[in-house]
Amino acid sequence: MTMNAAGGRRRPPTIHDVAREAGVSRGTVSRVLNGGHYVSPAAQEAVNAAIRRTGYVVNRHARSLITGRSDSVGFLLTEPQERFFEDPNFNVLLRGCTQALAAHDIPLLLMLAGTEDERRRITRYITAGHVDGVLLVSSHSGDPVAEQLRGAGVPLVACGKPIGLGSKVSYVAADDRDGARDMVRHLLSLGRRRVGTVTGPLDTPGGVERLAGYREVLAEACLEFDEKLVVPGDYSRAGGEAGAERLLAQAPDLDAVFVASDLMAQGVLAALQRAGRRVPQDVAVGGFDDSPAALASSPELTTIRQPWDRISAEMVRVLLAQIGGEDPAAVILPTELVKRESA
Amino acid sequence: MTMNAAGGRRRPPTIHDVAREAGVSRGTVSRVLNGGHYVSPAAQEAVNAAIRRTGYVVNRHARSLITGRSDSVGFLLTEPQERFFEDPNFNVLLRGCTQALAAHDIPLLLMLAGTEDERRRITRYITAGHVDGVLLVSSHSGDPVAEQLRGAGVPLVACGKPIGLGSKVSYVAADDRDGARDMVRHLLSLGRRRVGTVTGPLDTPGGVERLAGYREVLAEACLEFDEKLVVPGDYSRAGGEAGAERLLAQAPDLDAVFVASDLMAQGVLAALQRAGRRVPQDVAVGGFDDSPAALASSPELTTIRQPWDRISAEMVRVLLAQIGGEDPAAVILPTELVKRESA
DNA sequence: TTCTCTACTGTGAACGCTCACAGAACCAGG
DNA sequence: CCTGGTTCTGTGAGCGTTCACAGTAGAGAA
Repeated sequence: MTMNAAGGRRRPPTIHDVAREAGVSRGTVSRVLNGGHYVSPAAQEAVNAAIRRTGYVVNRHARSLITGRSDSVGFLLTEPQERFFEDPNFNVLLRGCTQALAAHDIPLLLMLAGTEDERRRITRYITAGHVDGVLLVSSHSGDPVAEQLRGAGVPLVACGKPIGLGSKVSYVAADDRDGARDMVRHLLSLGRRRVGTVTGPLDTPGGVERLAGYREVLAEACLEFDEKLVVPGDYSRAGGEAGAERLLAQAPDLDAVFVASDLMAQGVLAALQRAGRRVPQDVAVGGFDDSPAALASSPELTTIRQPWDRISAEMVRVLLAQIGGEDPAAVILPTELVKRESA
Repeated sequence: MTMNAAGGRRRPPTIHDVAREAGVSRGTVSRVLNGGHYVSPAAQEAVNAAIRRTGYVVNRHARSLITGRSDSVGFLLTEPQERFFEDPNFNVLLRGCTQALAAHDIPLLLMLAGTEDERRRITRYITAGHVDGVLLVSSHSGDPVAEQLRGAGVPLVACGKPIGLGSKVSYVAADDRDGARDMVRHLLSLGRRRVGTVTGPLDTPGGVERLAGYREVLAEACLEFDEKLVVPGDYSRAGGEAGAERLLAQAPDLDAVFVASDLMAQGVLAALQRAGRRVPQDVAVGGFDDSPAALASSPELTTIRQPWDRISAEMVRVLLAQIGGEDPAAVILPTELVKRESA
């Protein structure tokens, strides 16, 4: 059986071959292929057997030509690239999406649109209908690609809330604000009262939300809000280091720092140690992301885990629903406090 | 101009529309689209103008249906997954391939085949002609997928030399053996004479070659070969730590270690420091890969840089050549010694 | 019986493109 | 004048599917 399939590069069997083999018509085979409604059990069985015998696989190009769908989705990166590929979260996301889609037998097209030129080319490719929908990964706001795709009616799901964009775009995000609240509450529960923060970039939703959570908990605890305890960061290790130095200079009495990313937290740890502060005895440090960096640093970082596996699964689910005609939706997933040594 | 393209989700223009707009026939438009041979300059110009005006983009499904080619290639991972996505080299590779293909306007399909089940499904998908060729990333030997694809006549390029597979498969690899030689020679040039090694997994080509290079240089230097100086590793940090402990136990007089990966080298550094050995004063350590880990560890790792950017570019070049009908080819690229603090 | 309804099946026509072929126009050589 | 070549152009066919429609058969109701 399946001799020709295993053998050389013969012309692959078509639906005609299957129909002949099964003693039915093309139409019946096609119906079996598409859910098997209005097909007698006998025909069903005959067709399945014929498919197995011939090693038939449907020609997606022919199918796409008539249905107008491509049965594939794009995974679009609209950043200067380096950034994401170095981000472990990104990898989890990519892997998760690929797997979730594979479960539906849908291939994922990886698209990089770092430069303006590439963005144009890819927008064209997508709007021409070569993918049924797009998973968009772009941290920064005001992404022109998202707007264009949205305008062209392409089903779209963003990772993280796109700020500055109309509300009509689907997204899946972790509950950054709540995660930040959890962490700051945890720091307060340790008896700390001078809690500083190194924020994320404030043109990203994550940066904004995490800062908001920090402020809320301080207000909740009736602690006076001190501008000196807030310094901006950029999610990089070096940014964390610089931020910590500024904090130490502005507020030498601080006894805890909430850092908006683990990578920055690594920098903060380095700066604190250089300044002779012990962690967590003198200063408690809380990170965000639960990236490998959290385990690699010493002391190991207390941090907030984002549910990346669930995020990817939800992105795919929402996208497929949207392709199926449903309305855009926003999904917010809970985070989790991971206690380790640093706080 | 391009009002309909920018506007709603209208039915996209076809080659007919372009032909009508340009006042020529479908055939002429098609010829322009495919290289413009046997087309008068006047017609050429008219068609190009019409394409611009209508915002026409060729329907690849229709084209693929008749040409039998898909104008896309697969990037296939046949590992238990985690491994690669955590490997920074892998990211560089994926990015490089995507970009090199994008230059040819060829989309990349990312395929994960971790389980036996997925492997079957994906093999089927590929052999059915849904991609024109495959970039294969799989470190371990005897990959059944590679053999099957090769047997089905699918153009294939592996990353790293596939061991145990017939010679008829193309691959692109860094010169592991030569890199190992460079590193060990460097260690000897520092005056070290008891050079140990933590190898990679010996069912991977990299592991085998790097060990071979190590042995060659020792022989070359007329140093007696000591089994106690060789311990197996698995490319993981924990493996490096365990390896270093075994080395210290078996050969406490060692003064240098060649570690087959940077990640393992991190573990080696930790174990050495725990044992009270100073690096590089007491023991010099050389890594392999020049991954971010090399810079993140302290002291910074002296290591061997693999030319990942060139590897990806070559993989794509060889694959496209093979799709174009050329014979399989093997490409070996030189590595580079990067001197830092650890040796 | 006859009529209707349901479950199932087969058949032409698309889908948008490329390919092979036939023909037109032009030039050159006999 | 015809013949033979180039260079260019239009046309029908067909790639492998799905979809709409037109059947057919059998069951149940009138």
